[in-house]
Amino acid sequence: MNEIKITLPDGSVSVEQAGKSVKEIISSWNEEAAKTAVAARVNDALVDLSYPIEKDSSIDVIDVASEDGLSALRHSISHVMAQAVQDLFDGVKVTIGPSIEDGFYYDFEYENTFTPEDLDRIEKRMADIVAADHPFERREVSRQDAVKLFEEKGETYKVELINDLPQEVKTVSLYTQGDFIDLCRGPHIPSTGMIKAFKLLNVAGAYWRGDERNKMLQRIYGTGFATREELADYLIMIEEAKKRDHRRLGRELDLFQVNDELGAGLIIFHPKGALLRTIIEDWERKEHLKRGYDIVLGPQILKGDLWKKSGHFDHYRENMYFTEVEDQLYGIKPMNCLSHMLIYKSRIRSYRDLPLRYFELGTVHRHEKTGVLHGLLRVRQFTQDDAHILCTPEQLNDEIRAIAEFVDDAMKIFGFEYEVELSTRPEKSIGSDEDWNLATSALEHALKDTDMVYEINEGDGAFYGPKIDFKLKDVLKRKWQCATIQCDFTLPERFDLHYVGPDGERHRPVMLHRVILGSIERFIGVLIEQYAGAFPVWLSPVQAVVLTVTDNHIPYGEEVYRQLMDADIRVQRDFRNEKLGYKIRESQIQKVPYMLVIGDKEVDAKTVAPRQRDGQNLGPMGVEAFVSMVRDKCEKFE
RNA sequence: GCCGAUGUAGCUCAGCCGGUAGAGCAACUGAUUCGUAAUCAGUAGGUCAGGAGUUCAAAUCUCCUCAUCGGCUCCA
Repeated sequence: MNEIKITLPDGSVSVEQAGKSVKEIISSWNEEAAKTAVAARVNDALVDLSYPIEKDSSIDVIDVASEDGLSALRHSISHVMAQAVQDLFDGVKVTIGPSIEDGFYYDFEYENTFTPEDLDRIEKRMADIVAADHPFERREVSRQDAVKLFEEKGETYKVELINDLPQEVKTVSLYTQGDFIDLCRGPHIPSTGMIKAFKLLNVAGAYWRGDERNKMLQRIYGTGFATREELADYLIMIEEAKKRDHRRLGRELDLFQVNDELGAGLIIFHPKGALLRTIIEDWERKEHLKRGYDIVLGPQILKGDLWKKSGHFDHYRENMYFTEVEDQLYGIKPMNCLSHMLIYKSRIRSYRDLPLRYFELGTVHRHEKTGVLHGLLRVRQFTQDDAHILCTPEQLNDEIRAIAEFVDDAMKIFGFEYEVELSTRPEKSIGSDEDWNLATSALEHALKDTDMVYEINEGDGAFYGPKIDFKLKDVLKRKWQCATIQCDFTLPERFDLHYVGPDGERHRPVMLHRVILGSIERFIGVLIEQYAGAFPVWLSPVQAVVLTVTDNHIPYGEEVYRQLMDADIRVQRDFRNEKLGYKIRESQIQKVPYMLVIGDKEVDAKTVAPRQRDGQNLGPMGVEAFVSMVRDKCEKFE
């Protein structure tokens, strides 16, 4: 027998006999670590614990609590689920079943549909499989043998997967637990008995390989954790997240509605929602003027020919609404850029005029497929905080960096974390390769210059240019695109824009499309969830409520209310003949930051007694003191 | 758009195998005048999403449409 050197996780080196399994080696090194190990990393490759080591190697333990460990566990649970489904239902074909961020899924082809009751049955069968403690056994076979095996089983999707592997792949790995065999890269946990906590969550449709031209499969989502406690916590977290759902809070806080009668994907803002939106828009206007933007306004419908000129008619038509005015085709704008182009073109521009930054809170309409509509987050009419910057190629980098800083400032003020993606040329696009390369590298350089961490999103750019996307996460961890910066060489070309350079010659400006918050509707949706409806004082549509203890206190309550109104505090009054506790409860549920209780003490001392939304009492203070406290918070965006 | 589920009072939900609707909260009215998360009593409120069909009879069964929810695809 050969002896080999194994570098253990703590850096020590152990001499072992070749052919020992990872599990044996870990066990002899640290019994405790072996208990919660689900897989291992040998020379940076993920392997099963049963993996035999034949040569000098270094080993890392993948604990079930680690990210890789948890995903191996969840992936193993998905195999168990597939086994249970095949046991229970005839004619099911398995496809793929990976672990995902919060759990796992498995896609099946099955002539009938899975019901919630079926999920219960599947869970029970899974529990049996777990109890049987089947080991996950790996074996390598030639791809020909694998194809033969899955053909015999009628697993046509697996056959397709193997056939689509690159030519150089000669063997594939199979995992077996009990009588269930699956094509799988692994690694898996040692045996089904290690599964302690799992739950199936829901059934959904999903296209085979994510392509809408393919067959619709049935996807069962589930989750799993190392312990029952963690699973219970997760399920509680899901319930809590539902309470923050902006659609629910939008109704409870009386911010907005969507109405069947009026139309899908169209938002009606109620007084408080409209006020919140106005506060945000006022902030936007101020902030843009401060940063050298000009506020402009364009019309809602523009002639069809203009959309043809811009390329929207050819590349964006299916998302647009059209109307006819006296036999002329008009397009309802899905973007704001065209008016801005025409403003630029309204006179001759010198290089001294650039950059020009046109800002518009522009309301656009886009035809979205019915299935994608979602509260405020995905709608058919929305208002963008849109701007188009026209500049020289030399100014591009500075402009992009300034926008990135603008986004960062805004996100800090509103309290969001975000991720950055650079999206490159899509299949359906216009413009030359040269321009695309120029534009893409301009964006990339600016990102590098600002030290932003970003990912590349291949083929996800707009049809006219590449873009930088900033994505916010909502409470359910769904990512929503808000800010975006798009670099465009094409539209200035199509509209034949130019400026006179220092050389007296005509040159072509470059255009940046950009939004900071993106869609105001979507941003408000994410904002509601972020704060669970308890907006910071500066954003709260109602900042304070004046509450009287009895009717005797109404005259002074009225006086306080008046003073606060005059001081531009967003205040309401509740002078109803109800007990104080009742009125406090209502304002509390409405998440009003301050409740000003007016009783005998306040009337006598000419004070107010603010109670904060968190239950804390600030004690008596003069109205002026309260006003300056609120103003101070607003100035600091608190 | 696709797959599945759902649609009953303002909200949350009950209503079995078909016999023309019910609760709690909210609302309204009255009484109560009260100090930091729910005072008591009474009243009113529904073409059961819309349309068609089956039936003596439909919230309930069938079909179509619309909308919502969970996903997929797409996207600010």
